[in-house]
Amino acid sequence: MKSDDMKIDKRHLRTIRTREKLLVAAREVFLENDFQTTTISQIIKRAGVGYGTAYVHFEGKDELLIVLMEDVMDRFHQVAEQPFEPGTAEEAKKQIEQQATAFLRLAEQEREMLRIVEQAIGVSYIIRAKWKQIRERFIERISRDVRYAQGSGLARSDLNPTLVARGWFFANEMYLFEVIREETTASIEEIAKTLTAVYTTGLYEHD
Amino acid sequence: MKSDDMKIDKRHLRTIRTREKLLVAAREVFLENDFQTTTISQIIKRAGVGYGTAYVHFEGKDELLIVLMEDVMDRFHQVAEQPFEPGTAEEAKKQIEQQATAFLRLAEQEREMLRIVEQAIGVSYIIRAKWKQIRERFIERISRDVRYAQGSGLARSDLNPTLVARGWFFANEMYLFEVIREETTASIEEIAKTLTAVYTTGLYEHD
DNA sequence: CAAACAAATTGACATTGTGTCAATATTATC
DNA sequence: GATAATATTGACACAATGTCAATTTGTTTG
Repeated sequence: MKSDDMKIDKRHLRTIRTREKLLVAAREVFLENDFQTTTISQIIKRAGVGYGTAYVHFEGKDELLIVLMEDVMDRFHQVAEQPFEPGTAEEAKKQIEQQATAFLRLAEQEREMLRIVEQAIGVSYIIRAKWKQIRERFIERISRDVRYAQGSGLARSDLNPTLVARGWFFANEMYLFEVIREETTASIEEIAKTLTAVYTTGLYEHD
Repeated sequence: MKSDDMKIDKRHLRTIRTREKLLVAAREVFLENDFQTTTISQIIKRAGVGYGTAYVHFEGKDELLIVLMEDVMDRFHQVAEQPFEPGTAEEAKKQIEQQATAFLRLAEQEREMLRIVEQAIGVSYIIRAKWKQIRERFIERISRDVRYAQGSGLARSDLNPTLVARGWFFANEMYLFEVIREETTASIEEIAKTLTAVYTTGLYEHD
């Protein structure tokens, strides 16, 4: 029994090690360069394995990155699933701003990996699809929140919740990429505050 | 004099013709396929010219598309430059909704070309930069409008106009791409109406 | 108008990267 | 220790790019 497992493990171990070596190398090479300019040759060289080996373990560059993305994805999903049950409009506003901040902060923390992901989104169909998953999960979640706020009389009911949710998420997403590219001058707090203010109470004065 | 010009023209004419043949062919091939899968070989074959010729006239696929983009770009710039001088918040709202509608309608009209452009944005640095130009022009324009509305007391003054403008444009831009991909279920009118409503007066009730 | 010149066109070539697969090396089983 | 199963490998075929010396086409000049 024990020796049986050991033997199976020994063989699997090599596989796992090789896979791991490839992932470590891939992360390094991706981060040192771009997604586009990174080649399989660079990765296998760094990993110290043969060329064909990469294709035994992964379908190509794309899949390598997808596996590397997984941790980051999980963290995004966590942010998406934060509870939202405000009693008043003020509370809602506060919670929304907090979530926007958390979203942008995550971008800041995972900047390096997300820089690569953004590049890959442009090039790789499969990674674009993966990102879309995250997006749709957020949007679905936000739609629920909008419906909740409408149901409890906090939010106006004349607007399609899904359309509202998409618009709100899109603004946040684009700022996310600006944060990743370090293109933004304002602080995350100010961005979140501004977006939330417009989203919840609008830009124009009302009496 | 006349014959002089004629002779110069005759030589130039060949160049112009070749260039034109390449552009026509490129448009066709791009539209029949994707940006990524389109190759120079396909284009020159369609244009009926030699391989090297393409590189004499254009630096590569990217530049070919940039030239093809120009018309569409111009139309976007036109939309961006529509006047905005509302007297009341109601008027402002109306004008903003109109511009959002015009923006999305343009996407619908130029869908085919913009589909290629979107793909190219992901792959090509230079085309990404070109798109960024359009974006910044819009954002700058919107920032001015926000400042105007703030100055005339129509809009709240406690928010950074540029941050607001970016957020607003981002939401519109993402919907633009959804329209291009024909991924949206709602009509352009409803999208514009919803985005504008949230942007101008906010999602939450106020007394 | 024909020789010399200038400009535009061409396709073969070197280069770079991908993905596949038959051969080889390693590990497990009998 | 022989055999079978599995993992690894790098050489190869293929696809696309961008370059450049040679060729073709058009212009000028004596």
